[in-house]
Amino acid sequence: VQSEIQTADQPKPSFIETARRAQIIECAIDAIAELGFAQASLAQIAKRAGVSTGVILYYFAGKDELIRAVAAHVYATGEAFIRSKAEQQTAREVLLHTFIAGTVAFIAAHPNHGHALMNIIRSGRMGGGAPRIDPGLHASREVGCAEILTWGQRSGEFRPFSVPVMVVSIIESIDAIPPQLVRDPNLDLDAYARELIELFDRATRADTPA
Amino acid sequence: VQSEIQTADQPKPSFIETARRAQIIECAIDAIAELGFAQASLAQIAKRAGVSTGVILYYFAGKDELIRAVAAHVYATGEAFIRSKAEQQTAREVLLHTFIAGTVAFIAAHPNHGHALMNIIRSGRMGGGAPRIDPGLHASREVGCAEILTWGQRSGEFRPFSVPVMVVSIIESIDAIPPQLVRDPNLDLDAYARELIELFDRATRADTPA
Amino acid sequence: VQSEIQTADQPKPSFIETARRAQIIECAIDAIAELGFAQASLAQIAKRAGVSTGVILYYFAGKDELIRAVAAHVYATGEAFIRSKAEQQTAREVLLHTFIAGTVAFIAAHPNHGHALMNIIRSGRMGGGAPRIDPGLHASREVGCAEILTWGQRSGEFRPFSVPVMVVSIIESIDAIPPQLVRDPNLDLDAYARELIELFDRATRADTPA
Amino acid sequence: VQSEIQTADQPKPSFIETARRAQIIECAIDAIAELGFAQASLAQIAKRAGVSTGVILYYFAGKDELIRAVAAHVYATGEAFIRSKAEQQTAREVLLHTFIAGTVAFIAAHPNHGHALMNIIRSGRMGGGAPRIDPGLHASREVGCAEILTWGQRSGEFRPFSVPVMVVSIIESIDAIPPQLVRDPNLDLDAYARELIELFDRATRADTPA
DNA sequence: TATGAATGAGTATTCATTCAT
DNA sequence: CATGAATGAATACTCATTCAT
Repeated sequence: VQSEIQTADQPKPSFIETARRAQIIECAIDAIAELGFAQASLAQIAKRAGVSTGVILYYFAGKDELIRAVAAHVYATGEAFIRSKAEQQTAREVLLHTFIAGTVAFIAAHPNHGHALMNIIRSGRMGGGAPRIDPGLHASREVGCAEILTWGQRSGEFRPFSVPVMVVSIIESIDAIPPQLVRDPNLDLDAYARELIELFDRATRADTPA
Repeated sequence: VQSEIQTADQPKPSFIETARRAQIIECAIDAIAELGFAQASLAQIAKRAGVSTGVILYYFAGKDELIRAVAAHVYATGEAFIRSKAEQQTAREVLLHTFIAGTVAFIAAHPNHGHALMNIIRSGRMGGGAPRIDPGLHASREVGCAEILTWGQRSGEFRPFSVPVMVVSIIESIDAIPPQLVRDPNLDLDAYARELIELFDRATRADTPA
Repeated sequence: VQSEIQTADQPKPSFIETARRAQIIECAIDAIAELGFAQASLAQIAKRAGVSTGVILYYFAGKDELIRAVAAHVYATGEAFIRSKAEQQTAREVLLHTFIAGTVAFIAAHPNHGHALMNIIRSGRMGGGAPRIDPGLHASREVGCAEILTWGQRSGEFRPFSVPVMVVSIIESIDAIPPQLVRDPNLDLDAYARELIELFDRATRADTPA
Repeated sequence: VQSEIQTADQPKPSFIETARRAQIIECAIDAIAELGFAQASLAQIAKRAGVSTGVILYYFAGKDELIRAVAAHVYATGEAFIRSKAEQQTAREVLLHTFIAGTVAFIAAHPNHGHALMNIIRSGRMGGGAPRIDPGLHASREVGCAEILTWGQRSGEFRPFSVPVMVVSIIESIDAIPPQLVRDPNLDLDAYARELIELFDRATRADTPA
């Protein structure tokens, strides 16, 4: 189907191009996760990929585009991962459980992805003050979480609370995991997820009438 | 007390040295908060202080030490700020309220301090992989929070939960505020604090028997 | 005639080779005229030709040879253009008029050719200090102009003057047109040519005896 | 007098700063004259000055500013040189003679200055299309020449002609000298100046009535 | 023939740091 | 104490060129 909407301006990427871009993105993720965003220079990324820095700039218009591609890739794989787990759920409470458990499971499955993304997001804005990645990516995650909360409040399962504050607390509590995982690779993420689910279940649920 | 542990190698700092170090630290905080950690070069910090970069390196062994001093200063002033509010409290529940409200109040009173510290912490590790600031600083804050939670669990006011997980969630939920405050300076921090208190009150308190 | 001096090492160029070289040269002219010599990279030229940069280096030994070919092409077409106008003229004075008017007419007919050539010539020497184009090309143009002047001096139509100085002044005065044409595409080139003819007519003609 | 208008924002440049800037400008002139504008990298200029490239960027905000400073310096010294010769002249015809002779004399006195400036001017526009040097510099020279011609036309000494065309022809005829001087350092510039004066004297002067 | 992939030398620029004064 | 001068390593990026396919 994708080939049907090809245009002359954007020819179908070759196999090798797709593979190289994927390889470079993976190496960038590793470099950022291990060295931190500031130290992850093109030279470092190229070294991990076993190529010259020119290759990176051959496949990406610049470092900015590479970083955006990395973020988009992590968000896309993460969203697909979580969505595949969430599809069969309906109850609001269970939806929130699935959101938390799914995100933590994604971090467990791809620890560098989560850590790299956190490094990118938390490294601040670019020189001009522009965000380093498409704000829509992050927003879509927050919106997904916010919708769950709003639905729950409407249905009466959740108590009244400020949705934006709760969204930030949930996401930040989850996003704090990757750095901890670096310090202690044996961290029990299943237990961590259960703790967070219990925490935010109690924080959100409506008071049961006597 | 500090002078009591002076040695011949570390003579008592002169008044001017103390003043200069404080001035430079304040300017570094402003620079980091306004420009972001990556853009806060020594030249920028020096410009704000109205001195040459050499002065900074005269009073600090290097940029790393300056950053560590900045972090230590923010932690110290923050701890003093919060501790002064917490001293008269005794009830565990109220202690947690005070911890949250006090930290938020500190952010409100010194927005640049909080923002700069977050920028430093979230900018990742140094070249060699070493943490950019003394881990003990962050630890002492976590320990303070952990003690509150542990006491509450012992007294039965708090339900059983993983203290480390709860500590991280509380602290991260608070530390998410400074970046939001930059985006929206009119953010209602009192309301934000109340939301967090309610959130973590419900998340931590023991189930009341029927 | 060119095929008569073919050797085994330089087989007769195929039709496609001739066409490709011509196409690439035209695209190079456009790129140089529009972007300036410094910005006219092989990639830019290739993009305009709709081919890969490898094609250019398949037909030209390197960028230097391409540039030389561009200059040779512009000189050749320009000389043919002017010569076709000058053939029927005989009077020395009229010959000079034709040289000026013809060159300006060539610029008007092929503005990119003139502008590109000026960009090449005026971009200075190559890395080693060698001229970027065959000095003979420029020389042949100067010789053509010089012959006109010398003939006129011999016949007494022209006053005595330094032929090299006059040649340079005439040619530079004409070659100043393409950059002006870029700034103001509506420049009246007929009027410009008339001004130059009047200028150099007065500058060259012999004093009429009382 | 200059110190009287000093402000706090632009402190008086130190002796060493003035000297270094002058030295770097001279080395840049030499590099551009000898290597051509495109090959005159900061590294080349720094090598000639016997310093690291960092020094150049310590005294100039960037390469662009250095180039502008070079152009401004050449224009300023050239204008002062010519103006000092022209001050006592009054007759329009003699003024034009002085303009030509003075400019040629400046080229003779500082061959690299003229050649470097020509290289800069003729190297085209910058990446974005912006002119590489302040257009006002070049304009002021053209305006000076144009005023001479206009005055002469008003007084009747000069015939009617297009002043802009004549200005360009005069200036281009003079500016063609530096490249010739590189090829033949023994070029007789006095004779060259006399030829140009005679040329443009005849080209501009009014017809004498019978 | 022609392409796309890859390289390596070269570009300007930033910045922490050193040091003589 | 403090400055301004200078350095050198690192940064992202450009581009002509080579080569296997």
